[in-house]
Amino acid sequence: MNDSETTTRPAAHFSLALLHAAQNVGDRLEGALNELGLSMAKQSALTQLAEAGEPLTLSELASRLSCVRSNITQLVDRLEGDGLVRRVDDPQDRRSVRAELTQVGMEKQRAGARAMASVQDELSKLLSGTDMSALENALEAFG
Amino acid sequence: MNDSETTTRPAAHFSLALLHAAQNVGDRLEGALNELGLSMAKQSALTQLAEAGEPLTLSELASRLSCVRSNITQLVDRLEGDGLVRRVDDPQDRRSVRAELTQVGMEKQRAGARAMASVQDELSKLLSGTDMSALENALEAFG
DNA sequence: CCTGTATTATACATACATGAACGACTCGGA
DNA sequence: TCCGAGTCGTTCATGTATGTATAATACAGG
Repeated sequence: MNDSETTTRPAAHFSLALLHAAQNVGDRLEGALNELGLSMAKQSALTQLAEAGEPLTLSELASRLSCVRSNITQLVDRLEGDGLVRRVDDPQDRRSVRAELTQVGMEKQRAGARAMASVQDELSKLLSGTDMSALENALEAFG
Repeated sequence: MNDSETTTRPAAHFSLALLHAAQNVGDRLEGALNELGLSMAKQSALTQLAEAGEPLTLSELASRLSCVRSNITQLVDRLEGDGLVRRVDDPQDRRSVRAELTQVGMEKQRAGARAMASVQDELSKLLSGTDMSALENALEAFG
């Protein structure tokens, strides 16, 4: 008589709790980045380019960000519109287009990284040391 | 887009690990629901309606799903297109529109809940009992 | 040299999320 | 009774994500 079997599974779900926690954390990171005119998507792309140290093809960027190429086409459009990145032709393979950080892009990336680190510090205060290491261990199981 | 390493030296950051894990978990849930023609967004809405046991105004649904009203307008459009939900006028307040589950919608919701429970069982095998309880405890800190 | 196959970026349709603006409606006072 | 403030759902613009299709290019083998 009880549909709570199928509608609600109250206690068992670490997976929904995980999604919920991720949403809160994501919102806070997003909020901090928004003040810089950035988003998680933009910051992630800028960071990949900064870490690579050289222009990356859009396919390579898609691969590093674990998303489809058509997404990167649009994201780079927006980053280019913001003046943070520019498209450069690849002389080795004329099918390819590489995304290159501009000076402004490099500076934004660093500002974004600082903003994220600051949010992270703030969040870590919510956890005791033991909870934090338990969390890190448990999350490893999901690759 | 998801992703993993974002900042300059990310290795120790539980928040990015959490986002990454959440993405993996979300993808698996999404994948299971897709086979039923559902998505997380749709299933969440159906479940709120099922749990309520009566038609809800779109504002109430937005509140329960923690999202803005305009999002619900679109989501209910899609659910209505799928025949899972119908809009009914609220006689008490003519500004309001209520979303009501159809028979098919009720059945879909139950099928979706079963699919999600199955994924969850599968995921829980990746964690030891102690890791799982540690994870649940840690996640509580994020509300 | 051609030709088939793979890969590149892009365009397009779609799904899901936000926020701003808007018309319709409710309701507490003046 | 009217009026202003607030709430309702919708529309629109935009950002982020997917998948499909397509044109240009690369490249291996015949």
